[in-house]
Amino acid sequence: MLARSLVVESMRLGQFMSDEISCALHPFGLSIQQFNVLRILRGCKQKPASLQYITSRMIHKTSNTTRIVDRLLEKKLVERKPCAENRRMVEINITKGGLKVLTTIDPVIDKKENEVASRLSEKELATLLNHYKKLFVKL
Amino acid sequence: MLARSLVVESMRLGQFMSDEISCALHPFGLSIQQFNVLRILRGCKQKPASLQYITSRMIHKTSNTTRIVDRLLEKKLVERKPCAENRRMVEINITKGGLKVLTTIDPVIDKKENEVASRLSEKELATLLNHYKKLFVKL
DNA sequence: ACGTTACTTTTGTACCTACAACATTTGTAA
DNA sequence: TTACAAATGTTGTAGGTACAAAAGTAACGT
Repeated sequence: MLARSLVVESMRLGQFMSDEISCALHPFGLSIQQFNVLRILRGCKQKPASLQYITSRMIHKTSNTTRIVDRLLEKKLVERKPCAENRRMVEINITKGGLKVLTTIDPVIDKKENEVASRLSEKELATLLNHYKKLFVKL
Repeated sequence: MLARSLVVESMRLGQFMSDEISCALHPFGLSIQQFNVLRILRGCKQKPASLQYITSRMIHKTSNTTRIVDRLLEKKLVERKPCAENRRMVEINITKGGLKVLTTIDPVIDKKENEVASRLSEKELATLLNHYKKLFVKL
């Protein structure tokens, strides 16, 4: 039955991709989620990010960003300080150390991504991503 | 960059599928992994399964099947007993209660699966699954 | 029989996900 | 102003994932 295969194989593929990236990240002592948060923060170009903003950009929307940031704090890869204008919020910035770590990791991840993607042609890739888009429609 | 999109969107899609199924399962108090184990056991048709066999058929290979089975035991949906021929092994069976629960859930999951799959044509589905197969090749 | 190696499951730990409850602060409307 | 609702983060808990180590059992060569 194709419908079941679609669901099961999509989950399997997602898991496969996670495993590939997690494995590449392992030597650096970062989880895939921690890495993701660091990359989001780098994308902010100096401007501090709120927890809310970070969460909105993560793959697992219900993940607990507070605690992921806690672990990055321990490693001194990010800084957290209360926001002056709105005291409910916190401002989170990537540190110089965090940027340095990302610079080291970038080529490793790029390589891994390209390696996986090279199993499909450009055209197949485009078709696949297009199919994904159709599947993502919320009920 | 297409390679990165492939990786990220595949993870997102896998998450999306998991969420859809988890959500459908929620009213029955089962996690997606617990449900998965129950279905694997049903597929065994009376013949008891070892933990090893169950693990080999799960999506998350490194998941801890012992503890997932523990939770199904608490709900009396499976039975566990030592294996006489090989005392390292345990034999796990689905109970009548477990089968009954599955019968109740089946149509709900089928419906959800078909609903998602209906967003693609038969042909698109076949193409997609074919692309998956190419991506899964281990390095 | 003995020691070694492999097999099978269990246990331990750190981290993550999912969901809910809570605290604090801000906005708003009577 | 006062009360109530919304926004933002933090904390708590159950269950899972990933990895490693331990424990018991079996198989095998000598």
